[in-house]
Amino acid sequence: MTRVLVVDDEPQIVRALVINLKARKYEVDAAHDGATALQLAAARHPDVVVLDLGLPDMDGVEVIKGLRGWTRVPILVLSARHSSDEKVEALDAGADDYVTKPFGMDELLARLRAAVRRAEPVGGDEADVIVETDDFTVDLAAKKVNRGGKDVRLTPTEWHLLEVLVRNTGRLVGQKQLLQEVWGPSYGTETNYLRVYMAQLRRKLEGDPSRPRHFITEAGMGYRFEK
Amino acid sequence: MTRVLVVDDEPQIVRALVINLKARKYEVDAAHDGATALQLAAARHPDVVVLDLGLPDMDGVEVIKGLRGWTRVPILVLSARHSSDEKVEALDAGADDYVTKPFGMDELLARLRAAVRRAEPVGGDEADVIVETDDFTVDLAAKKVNRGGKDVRLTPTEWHLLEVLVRNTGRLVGQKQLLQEVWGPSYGTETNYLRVYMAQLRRKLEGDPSRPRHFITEAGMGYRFEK
DNA sequence: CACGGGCATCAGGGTTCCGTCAAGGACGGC
DNA sequence: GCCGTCCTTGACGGAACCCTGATGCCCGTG
Repeated sequence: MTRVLVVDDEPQIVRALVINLKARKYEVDAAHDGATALQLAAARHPDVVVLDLGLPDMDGVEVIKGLRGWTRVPILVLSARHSSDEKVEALDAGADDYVTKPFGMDELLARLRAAVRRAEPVGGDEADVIVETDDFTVDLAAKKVNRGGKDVRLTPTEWHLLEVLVRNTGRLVGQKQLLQEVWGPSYGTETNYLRVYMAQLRRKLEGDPSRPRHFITEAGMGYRFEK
Repeated sequence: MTRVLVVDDEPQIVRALVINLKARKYEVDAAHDGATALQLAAARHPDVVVLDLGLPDMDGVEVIKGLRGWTRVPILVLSARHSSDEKVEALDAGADDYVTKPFGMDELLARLRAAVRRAEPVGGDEADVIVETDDFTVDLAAKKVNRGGKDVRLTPTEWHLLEVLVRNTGRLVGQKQLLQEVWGPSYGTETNYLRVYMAQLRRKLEGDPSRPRHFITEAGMGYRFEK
């Protein structure tokens, strides 16, 4: 299911968007200011962001830059300003599209679909989404892990961490990068989180958790996932 | 250089676009009908297409579908029609953006930059830089060293030192430079560090550590890495 | 031939980093 | 409002890592 983050300080607009999006089977989060938006984006990793530029706490362009610091999620800007400069500034800051209020719901939804569509991974390669090891199988598309014929139950954070590691199979992922991708851009030094959750993953997935074969520690640098 | 394909049947619009784009160092091709557009797209592989929907020979949406059959090149639609249905149809056919005439050149160029930007390959660090020698292989992206089919474990300092040397393959790297890049700018005279860690690297990577072939000492000056 | 500078090697000790456990708190479902 | 799940945080023992000093070798110089 596609996850949308709606950011607007006008309740009636948020309501209209939420209703329309939910009716079309989108999963919707909403924020009414920039700080909440950045926080929610980090926590929920939406597939697309609909962002009103006129927010009470900060400039909308700052929100765009804050997002672009760590993610390429499509950003669809909503604004009452028609001025060309505003549009150029927002687009160059990293927005993907710019719609002026008042807008037609049909058009907005079509632009949303376009933004989501082109963010989809390139090939229709189903094969690449499944990663197998001797001990377990990870299905990135279905968000499932299977071990010995049974599905393994992972918490959201555990899954997220696993996902980042698996998407970088064989490559070393630095602890700072892991923290930022899983916990959000404001993290980077809380390495104890990594220790705790890496232990959980090993306990659930490794054949012998005390002698990990797949989740490998590189002391002082980060972790590495090996098939 | 970014290559743009402009498709429009109105000469003055094409001219305005071509002038503005060339002034900004884009490489520009132009077509005045759909058939030519499809042909040029196939022959020239543009990085982005600016497409007017009102063409003399075929429906603009057909051009979009024709392109989408084989390429994900960003398509920026230009149209005099303001109707919502038109926009939705074009976007759902595979267009990336929809601008209504008359349009501001600044805005169009900003949308063009946005379309090109998000089509860029993910992460500039994907370039798997691999350096091979007779004895071992270094993968700078994955931070991995392989020797005789087995991965070699390096400590952070060892890896850092190796990285600096490998990035300067064949060149002499001064001791001061090595110390500053690996240990920080306040170091420069602690050459004993270098001796210790160079010995570690040789022991782990050289075929005959006592007679190094790849990590070569230049007495009094520094070290050099040779393939 | 004696000497000294620069380098290689080795092993010890202090420090940082990691794995593990357990407790407390936030959140949502029933 | 209770209960279970999940996330956060702190503490501690042990392992990995980094620095340091000592020793011996090579080589050019006096």
